[in-house]
Amino acid sequence: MKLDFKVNKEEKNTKARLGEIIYNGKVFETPMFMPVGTQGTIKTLAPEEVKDMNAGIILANTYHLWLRPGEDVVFHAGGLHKFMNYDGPILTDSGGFQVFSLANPKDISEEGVKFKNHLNGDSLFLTPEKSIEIQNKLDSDIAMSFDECPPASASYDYLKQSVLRTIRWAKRGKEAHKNKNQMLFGIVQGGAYEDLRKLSAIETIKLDFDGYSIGGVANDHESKEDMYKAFTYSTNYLPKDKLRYAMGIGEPIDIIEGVIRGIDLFDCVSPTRLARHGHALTRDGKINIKNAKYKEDFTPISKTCDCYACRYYTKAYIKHLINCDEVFGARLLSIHNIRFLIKLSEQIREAIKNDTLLDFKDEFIKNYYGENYEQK
RNA sequence: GGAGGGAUAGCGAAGUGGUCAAACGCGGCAGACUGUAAAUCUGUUCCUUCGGGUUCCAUGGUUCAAAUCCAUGUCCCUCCA
Repeated sequence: MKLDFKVNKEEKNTKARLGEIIYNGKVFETPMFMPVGTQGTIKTLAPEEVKDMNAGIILANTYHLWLRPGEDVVFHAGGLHKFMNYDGPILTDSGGFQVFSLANPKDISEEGVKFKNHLNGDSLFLTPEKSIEIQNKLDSDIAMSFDECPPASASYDYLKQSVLRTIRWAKRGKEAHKNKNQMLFGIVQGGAYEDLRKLSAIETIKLDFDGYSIGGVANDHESKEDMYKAFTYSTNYLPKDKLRYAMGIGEPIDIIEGVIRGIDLFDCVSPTRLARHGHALTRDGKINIKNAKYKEDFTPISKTCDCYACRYYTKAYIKHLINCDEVFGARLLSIHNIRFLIKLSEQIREAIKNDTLLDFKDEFIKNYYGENYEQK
């Protein structure tokens, strides 16, 4: 195993943990936000730029790399690190999320999931074994079990069957897992139901994974209340000495609430997608750089931000780039937004050290959402 | 001098008697986005006190009814001399 993890401190007033991941002699502190690079690249950014933002783990996706360029190409390249020139830790998602975004319930069977190739309509079949086999070849540092990620609107009965099947899939994937350098995480599902989350957690833990993910959150229009329940009901049963990862979570407040409930890792496409769509995250809330009011705003996105975009460029300039569909605009906003979430992680860790996480949360909410935010 | 074609909302461009305040695209204004089918998608874009009012180069006409038909004028384009 190339990657090691230990918890160094628990916050006094919450379940938040301060931990560290040791990887190739380097230490990466948790809680941590992990930028997403689905197709082996964090859209518009070079790996060096990502590292400059103090990023730790980054993500890539099994499904996408399976289709293009194919896991064998990556394997022959010497693994994903060499292929994409990123020497920090890499986590691969299993394709489980694509069960949610690309497949219908009727495409899901005990054996695996039938997908329609989103590029050309081909029929594809992904199984727990296949997902793990691909991830073994990609040679990421953390692989995910292949799970079903059901919609938030799924019924209790459906969720229960789905949880049980995801556990059976986890077992099959564990047995298929051959890469000794690679961690394998199990995934806890069960919607916002405490008994299902508990069942899912306990049965998945029995399989003894290297870490545990919380899946099925932030799907559809799930309420924040349900999301936070899912966090609590999952972490309540997870072992304290293993990494805990909330899959797909990236709204600043959701990261904070997740950390409070004992989660260590978060990932989300939102900083880069929002960037490409012209939005910037700031301490005072999300701004739309395309808005007319920024036309002659010659100040940086944030005066307190230390990112490359804020050091050298103004809102007016970035607005101009976005308005002209120039990729440099998307790059600058991506750099800013990722740095914002990484810096948020740094601030969260500082607050855990000082046992002031709840104060930090209140202060953050006041700045980001204003005084009228309804706390969950 | 002669022959033809054209003028439609910020721009481009459909529409050639009623269902037209007028398709569509661009531009503008705003919104959405949480393990990336997303550099995408949605709404809106004459004025309005939301009852209505005023439009399709201008003026006059035909008609119950005109962006659409007729006359004249203005401007633009192409070709011939």
